Amino acid sequence: MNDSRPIRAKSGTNHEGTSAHNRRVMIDALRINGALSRADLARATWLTKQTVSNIIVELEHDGLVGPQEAVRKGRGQPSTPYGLVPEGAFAIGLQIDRHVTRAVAVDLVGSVLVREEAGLPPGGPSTGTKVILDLVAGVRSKLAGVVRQSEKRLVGLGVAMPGPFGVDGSGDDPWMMAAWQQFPLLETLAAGTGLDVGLQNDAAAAATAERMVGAAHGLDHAVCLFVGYGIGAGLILNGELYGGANGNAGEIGMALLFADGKSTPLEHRASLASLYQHLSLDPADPALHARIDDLLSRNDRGIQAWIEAAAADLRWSIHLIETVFDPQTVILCGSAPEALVERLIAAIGPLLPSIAERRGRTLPRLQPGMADPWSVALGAAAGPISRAFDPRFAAILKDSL
Amino acid sequence: MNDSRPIRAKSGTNHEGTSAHNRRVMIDALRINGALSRADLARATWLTKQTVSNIIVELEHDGLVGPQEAVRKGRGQPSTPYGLVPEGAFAIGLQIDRHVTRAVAVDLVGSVLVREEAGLPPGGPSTGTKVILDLVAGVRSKLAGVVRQSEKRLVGLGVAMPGPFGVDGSGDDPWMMAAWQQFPLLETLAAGTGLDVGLQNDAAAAATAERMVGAAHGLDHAVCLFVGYGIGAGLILNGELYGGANGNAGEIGMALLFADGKSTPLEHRASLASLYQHLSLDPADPALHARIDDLLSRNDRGIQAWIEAAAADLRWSIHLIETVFDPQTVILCGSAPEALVERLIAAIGPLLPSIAERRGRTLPRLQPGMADPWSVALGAAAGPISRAFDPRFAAILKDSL
DNA sequence: CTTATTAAGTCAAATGTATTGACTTAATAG
DNA sequence: CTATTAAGTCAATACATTTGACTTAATAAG
Repeated sequence: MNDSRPIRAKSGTNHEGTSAHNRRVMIDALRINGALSRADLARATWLTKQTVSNIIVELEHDGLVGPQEAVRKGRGQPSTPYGLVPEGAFAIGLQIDRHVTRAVAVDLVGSVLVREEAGLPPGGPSTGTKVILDLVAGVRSKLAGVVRQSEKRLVGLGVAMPGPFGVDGSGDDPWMMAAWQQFPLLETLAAGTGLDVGLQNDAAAAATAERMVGAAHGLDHAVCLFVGYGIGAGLILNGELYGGANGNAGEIGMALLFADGKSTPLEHRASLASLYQHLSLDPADPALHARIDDLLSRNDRGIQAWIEAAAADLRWSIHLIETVFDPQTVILCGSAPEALVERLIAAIGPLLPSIAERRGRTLPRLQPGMADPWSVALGAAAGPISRAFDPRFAAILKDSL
Repeated sequence: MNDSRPIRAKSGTNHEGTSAHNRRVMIDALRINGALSRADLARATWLTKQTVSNIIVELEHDGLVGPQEAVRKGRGQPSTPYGLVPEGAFAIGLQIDRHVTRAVAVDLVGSVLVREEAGLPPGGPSTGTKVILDLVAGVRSKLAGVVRQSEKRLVGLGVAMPGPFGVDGSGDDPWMMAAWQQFPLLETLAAGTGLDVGLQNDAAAAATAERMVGAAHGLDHAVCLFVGYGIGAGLILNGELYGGANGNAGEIGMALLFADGKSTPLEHRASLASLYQHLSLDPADPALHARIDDLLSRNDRGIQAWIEAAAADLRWSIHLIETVFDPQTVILCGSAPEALVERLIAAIGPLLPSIAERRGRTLPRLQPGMADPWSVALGAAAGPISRAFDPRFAAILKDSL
């Protein structure tokens, strides 16, 4: 008689969900358009003037938005634009990479206020956890020194590290990131910091950053192709980061290419790891970026050869991304020297034909994104901000508390 | 002073949006789990018993759900399960293919009640429009003969045809589907039928069908690889069909493969069109499927060779889909003879390694889906049903009326 | 300079949904 | 036979948006 297979259903919603959504819509509108009057917000969101006024009062009370000077524009009472208050919220972003870990503190509009990095000793979580917790604590206290009350307005800690997560036999990475995969990182960090902790792979983090302050700002369908030690794609679909069933969507580094009868993961051909190997560079060298910049400026043959080979693979990856996702634009970014990304983009063009070729395009098919060692940490921090303030289906539902 | 670049913002929501969502959640829960008591619904949806009762009263009044016999299960008052009423809603689905057009009428639970097909004369829309409108009218009147009041409960007309839509230079298809692309089909059909009309490519339609009554039932992350005259992928992401920025997401037929230094669209190698060409079959032959079944049963060498070549490309496509989307499962379906799909699946296995290999998998990585000439028309009809009754973010918003 | 017009924004009452807590109904366990 | 458990209802309440009238403050027109 115990017929208890669990019942699967989506969550319902109620007034609080409605209100939460409308607040997020306001914040989103101000983020995309800059400061807006309440009348403009009402028109844009389909809500009534009264509702908008009520919500703005609340948001102002919460310190998230503030009025600017009244604007006269033609007849009628001047409007009072409201804009986001950068100090309205903060988040900590943490990047855990192979040899280094970086932490940043960002505010509501995505400005980086504090940044710190530390070398990550080999040995995995056993030795690394303390380094990381100290780094986060350091950034936090520095932030508290820069702005008062920052602790109260801290919405969470976002972590970015190379994926994929939870996959069998991902131990073929010679580096010991595998050890981190086993380790209960989120729980440890949550316990050690008292913050809400979220996890993304680094391509997803890069995409989150591009959406908040970069080339994907205001876009609902964009793919960030991220060239780092590995390679991955961060997916913005329907205005939200898409993670797939297990958070591993976009992990294209493991995609197998077939050429000359052999199969190779994309990662082995188009990633900084492959560049380092190609040029016999030491990934742990602190002057790595300077060294690469030097090679680029000297038009070194070795790096040029790598760029051309990688560009061919990237050209095809972009073609596939366009074909599969039909995005508004593709953004090429990376934790690589900016000059390298520029050279890659130059070498990639012209793009392969695809469904992205359509009349009335306004955005370029391929755009450069951030190429900055700190962009992943920024994206990691953007995660909690986005989760707390961007309109999302899940935020309406009762089971999101 | 005219600073009027348009303001971009997402729509807000209100009580009606809440209510609409909760109704959809109920219907969805009953679709996935079968009949449920109001108490079960309340627990599963996080709503209160009272709210669920109120909504069920409304849905029953609207003829969408109905009570079943009370069930005693242990102590306490017996529960009254409510289930979907199949006759609660209907939709017409229309498939426009190269040589043929098919129309079906389906009910709320996805049962096909009426089906009719007609040959599509060459000449494109100028001659085809009348054939199509007659076919739809025929199905509609047959439906009215089978169930009373069907017209009142008709939620729309869903159209499926080969994509992609609105792309430059899609005229390299020798067949004249291009002419259909230019034609204002939706407007013509809306005017000619008085129904709401929606459009999908045929892979998306197949995915919609699989989600309503097939292998993707109850799944929120699934990809349907659809082998038809062309090849495409229908994407179920976050429980909704994903169309991309322009409705062309998943149009992988145009994906270029590189082998032997040449590039070929996937469609030229793994699609029925390629099979027909390989075997010199006439795509317009009405006995095509029987002929293929015959070749299969005779283990014909030519078809065997095609199967092995196509399977290699499909194996790699599935690998790529798993890598990029991280779905719960991949479904292989098609408007091909069922035996052919079975043989393809057999020839595809074993799958390439990918991030889909993880501990705790419950679903197979690859599953067979519908292989039925009518599945696209069914999916076309499932479109309006899904749009009307499935929980979706857009359905909450004010700008969805 | 005066008046009409336009637009932003507020006020107070009304509306629509979900929630709350007490209550009723109806079964089984002991 | 009684206690217990669970489904479901009733009536009042809470919460967020909406409505329509009103106020404020500017420019345009005569």
